[in-house]
Amino acid sequence: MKTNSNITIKDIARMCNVGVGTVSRAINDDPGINEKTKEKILETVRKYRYVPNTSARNLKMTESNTIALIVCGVGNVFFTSMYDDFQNELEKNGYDFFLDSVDNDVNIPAEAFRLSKEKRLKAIIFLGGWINPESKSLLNINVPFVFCTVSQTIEGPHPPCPTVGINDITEAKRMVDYLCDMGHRRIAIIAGVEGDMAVGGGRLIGYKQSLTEHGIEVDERLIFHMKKDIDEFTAENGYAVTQELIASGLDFTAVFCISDLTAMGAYRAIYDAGLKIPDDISVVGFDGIELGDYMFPRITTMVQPRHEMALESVRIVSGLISGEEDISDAVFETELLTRDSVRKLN
Amino acid sequence: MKTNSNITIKDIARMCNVGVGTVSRAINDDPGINEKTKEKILETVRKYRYVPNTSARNLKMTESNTIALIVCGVGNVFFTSMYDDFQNELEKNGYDFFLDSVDNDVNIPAEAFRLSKEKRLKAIIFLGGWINPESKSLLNINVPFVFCTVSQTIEGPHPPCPTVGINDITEAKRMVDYLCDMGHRRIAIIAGVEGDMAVGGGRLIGYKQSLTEHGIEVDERLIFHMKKDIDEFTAENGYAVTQELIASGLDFTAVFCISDLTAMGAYRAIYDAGLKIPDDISVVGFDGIELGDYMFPRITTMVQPRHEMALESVRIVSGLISGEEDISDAVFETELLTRDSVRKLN
DNA sequence: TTGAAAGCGCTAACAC
DNA sequence: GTGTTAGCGCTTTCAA
Repeated sequence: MKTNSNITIKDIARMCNVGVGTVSRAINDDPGINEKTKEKILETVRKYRYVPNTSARNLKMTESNTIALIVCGVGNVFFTSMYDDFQNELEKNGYDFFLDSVDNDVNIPAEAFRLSKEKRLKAIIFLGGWINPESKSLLNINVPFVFCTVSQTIEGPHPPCPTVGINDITEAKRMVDYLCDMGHRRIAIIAGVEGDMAVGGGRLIGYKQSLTEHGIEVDERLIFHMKKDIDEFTAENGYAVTQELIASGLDFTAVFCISDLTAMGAYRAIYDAGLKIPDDISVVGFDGIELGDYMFPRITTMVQPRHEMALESVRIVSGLISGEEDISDAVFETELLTRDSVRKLN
Repeated sequence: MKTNSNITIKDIARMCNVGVGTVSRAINDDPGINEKTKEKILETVRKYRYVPNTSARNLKMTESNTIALIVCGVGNVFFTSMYDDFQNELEKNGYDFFLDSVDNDVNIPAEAFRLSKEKRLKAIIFLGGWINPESKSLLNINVPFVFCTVSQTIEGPHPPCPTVGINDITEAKRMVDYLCDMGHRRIAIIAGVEGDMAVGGGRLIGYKQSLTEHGIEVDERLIFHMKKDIDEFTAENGYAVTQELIASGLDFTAVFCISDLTAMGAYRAIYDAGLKIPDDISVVGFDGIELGDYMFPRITTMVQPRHEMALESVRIVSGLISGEEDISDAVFETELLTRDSVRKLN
């Protein structure tokens, strides 16, 4: 039997012979209320399955205790493992958690602004996507926020908020340093899409820097970009590009894939060509996702401290909320995880 | 320069010397409004970065055009690839799309009810999680809804809505049939957690049915359950359980993993034990995620037609919205994808 | 401890 | 075409 679904606080009040204010107090655990009255009201609430209207509540309330995680690319495996971290840490700090997924093509700052008003947010954590640090909408958001692993334009302007992430240039350089140390000199790279000035661009720079420092001339022909018509950073893209790399007939002994998923695609392409990893070609990835441990051979990679990055993001917004000034960016280091996909030359 | 972020429709009206109604018409593309006035208003709106308050709007509006996708387990790789399908198809049909992530432990029907009121939803599509089909809250939701790939209790009561999915029993049986056809008789299974009456339970039943039909006695010792202290259906869980399977010293030639991710974990355990796939042990997965194609050897699996399932879900809610009656469940068949992880015996 | 009433920002019905 | 106004359902003073 279908009960009427449009019960309001008024209905409950009428049924209990009390005022709406009393009902409000009851459902919100307000201290100044008679236990008896409260119990009676809550019983009616349960009986009629009354659920307060969030819009009305948000509209009226001057503030909430909610911190939103606005993520661009919800499906990204790199992010998914962080959701729990954010949620747990936020709730441990007494905040409510709200996950909001934005599309790549929407105006992220505008959406953030809208959401901050709608939900009376206490703060915002941005995860993923590219946000123009000079966006005027960003200035409009009047709650504290932080960028977590949000790629920024290389050496571009700083956003009006703290950031949490890694130095893509430095860390990519360390990865390539390792390859060089292992004796490789003909190192190809599967970089981001052409013109990428964010994550992909930074890692490409690091790649070049490392080679140069090791006295290896950068061979532009060994630089391959992901295809624009396939989702970036996917195994599928890595597969397609690596096939081209192999078909090029160029001489190389190692491939630096700028993400682990890309490396997984590279694995398949190399295997399909009848070659062996790491015997014929060494492959490294980046990010340190769990799945890399289940590949054959295990992918050598740079592990981003995702857990710590999530925690630090929460710490920063908490500080921001309590008025702390001078909060600086948190730049994390990645950890070189040498597994089995690199062969030592000579 | 920070503009005041609390501009309301009133402020815009005052600045433009018009009534709030006119502003409302302008920002909502109402037909009956002078183009000049509209332009002037929209300019002011842009200038002051005014964004309508969604709560107020939702509170007032009698209906929206939004269909929500309520997903339990946002990070589940099986679901992530469906988001785009839902979004595209929904928008193609003129609906607005809203993705809502719910935690495993929340009361999904109650959250759905709340959301339906808050956003004045047109309909709801549930994806993932376990929903008690007899939940009273479900009856409370007064907008059409559909269960997509939501596991239900085996042979339990039917939910008060159409469902879209596969028959776990039948399809799992087909998978095991294939193993039997390939000459395997000692087949182990990595099933869901103990007592799973949903997806895992159904697939386990299919496994037993197949064996029985092939005149193979079910050896309970070969039935392994995923560990409760590790996330279900993950590679990590598959790894741990398969290690136990191998350590058991039992004789078996094939393993049926009830998900591809589980199979990836099994791969690693088998490899670690110095065994080869499929030479020593054959492994099959289930679901048909892309990543299975990047493993060595490629995982033989049953592919769920996720794309079609998403489309059908949208078709069903559309029908429900336009008052169609007699909409029956959509039961899809999976496709056996024979890749390279099974060896033919004899 | 409680009820009455104001009003959050917006849309829609009604008047002009 | 446009302004005015009545609520949408709720929280929160302010009195009682």
